[in-house]
Amino acid sequence: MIRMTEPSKITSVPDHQPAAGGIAARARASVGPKYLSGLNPEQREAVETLDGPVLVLAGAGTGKTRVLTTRIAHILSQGRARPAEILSVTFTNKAAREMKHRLGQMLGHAVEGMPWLGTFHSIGGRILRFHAELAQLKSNFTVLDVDDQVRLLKQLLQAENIDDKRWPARMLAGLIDGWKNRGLMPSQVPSGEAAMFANGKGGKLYASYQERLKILNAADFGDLLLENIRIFREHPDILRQYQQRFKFILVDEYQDTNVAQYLWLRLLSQAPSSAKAVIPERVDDANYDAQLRVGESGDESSARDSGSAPSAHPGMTVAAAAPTKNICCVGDDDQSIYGWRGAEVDNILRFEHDFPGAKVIRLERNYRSTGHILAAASHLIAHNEGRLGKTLRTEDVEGEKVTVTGSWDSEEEARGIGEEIEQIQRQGEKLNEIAILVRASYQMREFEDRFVTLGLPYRVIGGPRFYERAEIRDALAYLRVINSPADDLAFERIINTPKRGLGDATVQMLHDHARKRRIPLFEAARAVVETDELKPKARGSLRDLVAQFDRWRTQREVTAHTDLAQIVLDESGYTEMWQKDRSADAAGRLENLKELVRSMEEFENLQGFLEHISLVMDRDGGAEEDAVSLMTLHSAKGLEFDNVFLPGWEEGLFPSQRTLDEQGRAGLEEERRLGHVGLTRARRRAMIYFATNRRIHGTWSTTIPSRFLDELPAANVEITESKGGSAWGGTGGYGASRFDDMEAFGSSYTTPGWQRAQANRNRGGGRNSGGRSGGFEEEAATFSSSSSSGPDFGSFSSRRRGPLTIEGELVAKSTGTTSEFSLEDRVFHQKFGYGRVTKIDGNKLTIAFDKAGEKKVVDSFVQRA
DNA sequence: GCGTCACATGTTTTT
DNA sequence: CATGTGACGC
Repeated sequence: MIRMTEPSKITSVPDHQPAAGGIAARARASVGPKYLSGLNPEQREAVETLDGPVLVLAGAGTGKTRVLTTRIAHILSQGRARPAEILSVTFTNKAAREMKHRLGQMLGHAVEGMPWLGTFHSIGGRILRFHAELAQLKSNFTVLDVDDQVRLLKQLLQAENIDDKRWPARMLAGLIDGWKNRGLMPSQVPSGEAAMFANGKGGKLYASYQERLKILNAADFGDLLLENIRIFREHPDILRQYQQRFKFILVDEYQDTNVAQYLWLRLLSQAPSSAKAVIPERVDDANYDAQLRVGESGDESSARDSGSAPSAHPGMTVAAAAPTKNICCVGDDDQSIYGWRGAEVDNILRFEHDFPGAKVIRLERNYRSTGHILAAASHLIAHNEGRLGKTLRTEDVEGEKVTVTGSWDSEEEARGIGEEIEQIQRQGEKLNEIAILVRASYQMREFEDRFVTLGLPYRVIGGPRFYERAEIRDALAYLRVINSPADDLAFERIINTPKRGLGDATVQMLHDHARKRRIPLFEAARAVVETDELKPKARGSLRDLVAQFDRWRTQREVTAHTDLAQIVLDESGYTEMWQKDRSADAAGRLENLKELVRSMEEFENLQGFLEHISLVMDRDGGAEEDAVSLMTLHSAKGLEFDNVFLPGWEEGLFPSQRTLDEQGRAGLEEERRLGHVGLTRARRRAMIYFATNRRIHGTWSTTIPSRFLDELPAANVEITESKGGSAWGGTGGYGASRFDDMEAFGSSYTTPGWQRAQANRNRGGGRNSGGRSGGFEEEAATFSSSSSSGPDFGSFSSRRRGPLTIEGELVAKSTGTTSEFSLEDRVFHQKFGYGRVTKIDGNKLTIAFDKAGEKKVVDSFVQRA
């Protein structure tokens, strides 16, 4: 039982905050439980408005998480619901953890019982495990990762005799993912779309993929929600059970929800009493316009909401008497940056329409940034059309203006930022309070190189998630095969890792066998080694493997799961494989494997570990060494720093040409939101950079300043000279175009001007048509992606990792002493691998790396090899 | 089955 | 430029 015993105490609200809602509100605001003190009136209203739908539009830095957690505390302390009756969803594990943590602090003890606080996927997965049989699964189903998905799809493509060169499995995976994001089961995919892939086979492939998943007792990420929706629709009694259970629903980052998540929420948020449950049945095409046909089967009675829908949603119908429960969504339409991943900004724009009678509360009081920064961010975002509209305010000082610095090329940009950082550091500030936010991860390289040379500690945030790493997936695959011998995908993954002489031919053979006898791959292997169908070498090696797994399974009964994992990794030769590997990141991989084994301790047994790991595993914070943070704008969402560097504000890069080409105006707006997110990360200083020349794929091209620069308010921005030395005239004069005078940069190009942005408002308008000089035309060509021939699946083409950005937790303590290294020493560097010392200058070494070439490095970055 | 070479292919990435 | 993928030859 959670009860706030703290006697209400009078707490004064900071007096600059006008009490919204008059005297009554003020009276309420000044008394109340302790946890309410310190909230501003809007926050307080968001916390205390418990009944009915509430949308909290929480701008950047306005205390969103605080509102969410306080609201939960309030619900509990008011006795309105028990912990298990509150459904609280976030997008990331990190956010969920953060909420749990803050809630614990607020309530003064750990929150043992908030079983329904988690990510959409973990909660969806949990529900699905309860009712697995209704989705033709067993409750111990495995959750597939992307690799597994692709491998499976490849097999299906092969079976269908489809050229997987022309129609890559990854593309299909992307399509299916997209459909699932939109809540579409195979039968609901608009025929046009289904036909686009592989000459009409797309829909069929999706269907057979789903079938295969059931046979494999597996679900992909999308299924975790989609199958929930299906179950809820087909079994109203079950839905009702959950509706009854969840007295309150809270949603974080609502602007990032996709259609499936939206449907899931809608279903759960209806009051259980409503006899005629409103069941959204299907969402079809119309990319941005989710259509909900409601009513019981066949009942077309669509009580069209007569209200004025914010955005036209043809066919969007909501049953008149669809009482909605206490759902509170928190989000910020101006921070919606995952549209390309299926997020529907419309969900938040449409909230009042979807949840009639909704109360909308705006949090516009920013507690993070200074005046100039906030003004710059606000003006920038004001250029967007599709927004609900908020104006961030601050009580803080004006602070320093946002700076815009031009440099000759990206190298100079990195140099300039490096110097600036050292300057900041000399002023006694922590490197932890400095971040560099880039649009694309390839931009990081230049900074890494520079920082390594300077001996400036940095860390890369983001990058491959822990459980996405090959070594982790391999290790998990071993454990999966032990846990469920029928996990063909896992078995296939590790059958020849490390190399055992079991290649494609063997695997193909096993597949044939398995299919013929309708047995799992592993069992097929067991059977095949008894025959002489394989060559002796392969046969022996496969026999050993089967025997090993049998042994491990026996050991499992008597061994702690962590020990078992260690044994498996050692005996399989997997650890050894990496030990023998001389590449730069092998050591890190071994470290990750250790970390994996360690993390297993938190789970009761192997089964439990495997069920949760794919949903819960993510990078843990790591050491809190004082270091500069380097990350993409996307991964910066939710973070804040005193000093924020924003390099690369150039047309083509930011806004990204590709987004513009593919998403048109919507894409441009999303890019702008990205800029807004970037600026609002800064507490005290925001520094924007652009370079005139940038190396794109090995080749240099000239670039022009981003149109977003022209959209910044002159009054809050200061143009500075690059530390690198370049300067150009007209610094102070803001004209129609402040970046006109680019001659000093050697560019013949004259400024874009944001009129061009307007001129290109239409779809596909990314193409900059207004090139006024030859120079520009050229780069436009360079930037525009070599658009794939064939149908435009571009937005689904995800894959590939960023450039190698090993998380570089680099410790540099430049000692004044002479180096402990001598010429010709063989050394190892975390990032560059092995190399040989060719020159020594104090503690600065020049090293010829085997792979990375010659680099200057501070000696503390390397160790003797 | 495995290693090597030539080639194409380059955003963003919560689960 | 640099990394990952596919085709070939051993």
